[in-house]
Formats: sequence, C-alpha cells, structure tokens
Amino acid sequence: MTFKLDEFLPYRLSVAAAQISRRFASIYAAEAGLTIPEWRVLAHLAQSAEVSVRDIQARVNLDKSMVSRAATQLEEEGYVSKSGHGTDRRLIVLQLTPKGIALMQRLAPLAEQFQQQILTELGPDAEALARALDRLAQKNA
Amino acid sequence: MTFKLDEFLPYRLSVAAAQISRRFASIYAAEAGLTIPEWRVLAHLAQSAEVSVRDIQARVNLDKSMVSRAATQLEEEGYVSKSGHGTDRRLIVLQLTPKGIALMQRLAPLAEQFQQQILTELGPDAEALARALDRLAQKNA
DNA sequence: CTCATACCGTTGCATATGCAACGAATGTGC
DNA sequence: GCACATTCGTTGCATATGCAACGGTATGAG
Repeated sequence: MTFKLDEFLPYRLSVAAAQISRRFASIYAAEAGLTIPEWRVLAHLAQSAEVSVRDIQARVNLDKSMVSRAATQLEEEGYVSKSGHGTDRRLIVLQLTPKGIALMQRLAPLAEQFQQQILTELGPDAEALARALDRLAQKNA
Repeated sequence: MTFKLDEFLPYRLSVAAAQISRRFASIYAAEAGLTIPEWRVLAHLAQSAEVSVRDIQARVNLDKSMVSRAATQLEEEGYVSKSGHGTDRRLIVLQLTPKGIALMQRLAPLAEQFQQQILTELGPDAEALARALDRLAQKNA
C-alpha cells in the first residue's frame, strides 16, 4: 500500500483552507456575529456595489439558497438593502446600507491584518501560492 | 471602500479547496460510494496500519463524531474492522480488511492520476504550493 | 484503596448545507 | 401573439455537520 494521504494535494489543500477559514471566521464572528456566507456576501458587495443574488452565487462558489438566506439575514440586521431591478423584475439588486459600509470599514483592516499574518507565515512562497490559486480558479471556471 | 474579496487569500484558498475537493469527491463517490469523511478515514488507514479514532481525528481535522460515524459505516460495508486495544480498553483499533485494502488499491491510482492532473494545471508553481501548505499546516498544529 | 479527574468513542440534538421544486418573470420559436 | 422553455430568487426538505453530554475506562493523589 503505497498511497500517502499526507502527501496528497487535494487533501492538504482542504485541511489548510478549513483551518484558515476557521481562524478568520472566529474574528468576524466575534466582531460582528457574522457567519461565513454572510461575511462573503457582505465582502463581495463591498467590492461590487450593486449586484444580484446570481452574480454573487457565480463568483463565490456558494449555493444560491445560501446567498439568498445570507442576504435576508443581512437585510434584517440593516447591513444590506434589497431593491427591484429596473428592467428585469426577476432580479434583485443588493447593496450595502450606510451601516453595512461602516461595518466593512471596521472589518477590512482586520481582514488585511489577518492576511498579512498569513503572508508572513508563508514567507517567500506566498507569491507562488497566489499564482497557483489563480490557475486553479481559472481551470474550475 | 478599498477591500477586494477577490484578492483575499483565505477566501481564494477556501474556494479553490472546495472546488478541488468536489471534483475529486465525485470520483470516489462514483467508484465506491464513499463520502468525504469515509474517504479520509480509509485513506488514512491505508498509510497508518492500526490506529484509533483519536489518532485519525488529530491528523485529519475532522470531528471525532464524524470519524466515529465514518468508521462505523466503513465497518458495515466490510472495508474496516474494529477491535479492542490490548491494554487500554477505551481505545478502538481500526484497520483495513482485505476488502478495504483491495478498494484502496483500486482508488490509489485514481487519486494519483487526479493529483497529477492538478499538478499539470499548476505548472511550475506546484512545488511552491506544496511548501506553502506545509508551512500552514505547521502553523496551525 | 478510594475518590476525583481526565480521556475515549458513541450518540442526541440543534444547526448548516445542498438539492430540488416552486411561483414569478423573461426570452424564444413559430 | 402564443405556447414553451429558461432564468431568478425563495422555500421545503433531507442530509451533513459540529457541539455537548454520556457511559465506560484509565490515571493520579492522598
């Protein structure tokens, strides 16, 4: 039996990602009581202004039901507003409220700081990791 | 608002890992009807001979309840045997049955082939990615 | 020896997740 | 203009997941 799980790339990638997600999740959970899907939707809106549920779903690798529920939750908490699209009434336009913008301004530095810490841990291989993730994202598009 | 989710490392790592896991999961699901925890337990036993639930839990970043359920399922399917530990009767010794070994001999080449495909997609950055994952694993130990 | 404490694996339970179906709306072929 | 297929977001539901508590066992202090 020659197979070594410890040397299997998909496995190691999965473990590393889960651990890092968990570490960071504890940060924004403590700071704002957000779940992972909520954080992603919020952060995506911060970079994309006005988007539909479908736009987020496509980019974030999150089921649309999850995006929908996260958006509803964020709306109830006052961070996000939902409005109808002008010409296509199937679409919903999501955007941050002032309160949502304020929250992101509080969270962005924490995210930046966390990322910086990871980059430091990675050292010289950080750049190659970034390129590798780009390649994987493209191949799975 | 300057935060860019697309450039946020934890997020990109998580998306990439989820996509790859999903791709590979479809392979062993089709081949043997295994779930992700089952695959991990099986693969871990393939490299570690006799281990307890706790050993697996510690290495695989999987809740012990999940390991326990996966082990029970694998036992029912005849891939794994459970036996009592000689001196410490709290422990359970898990090991592959001949049927389990045969299954791993069938799956290992598929895993190898899949990994090879990923490495090809990654190109020259594959090595750096491996080193980066090593560093992350150490930091989170 | 005895009691308190810690550990192991299992199980119950509340929550999270993903798939499928649905109503509403739009687009398409004829 | 009209059926028919497709898309959007929501919701129902079955399953997966993670935490906490439990019974059983071992360990350590006194």
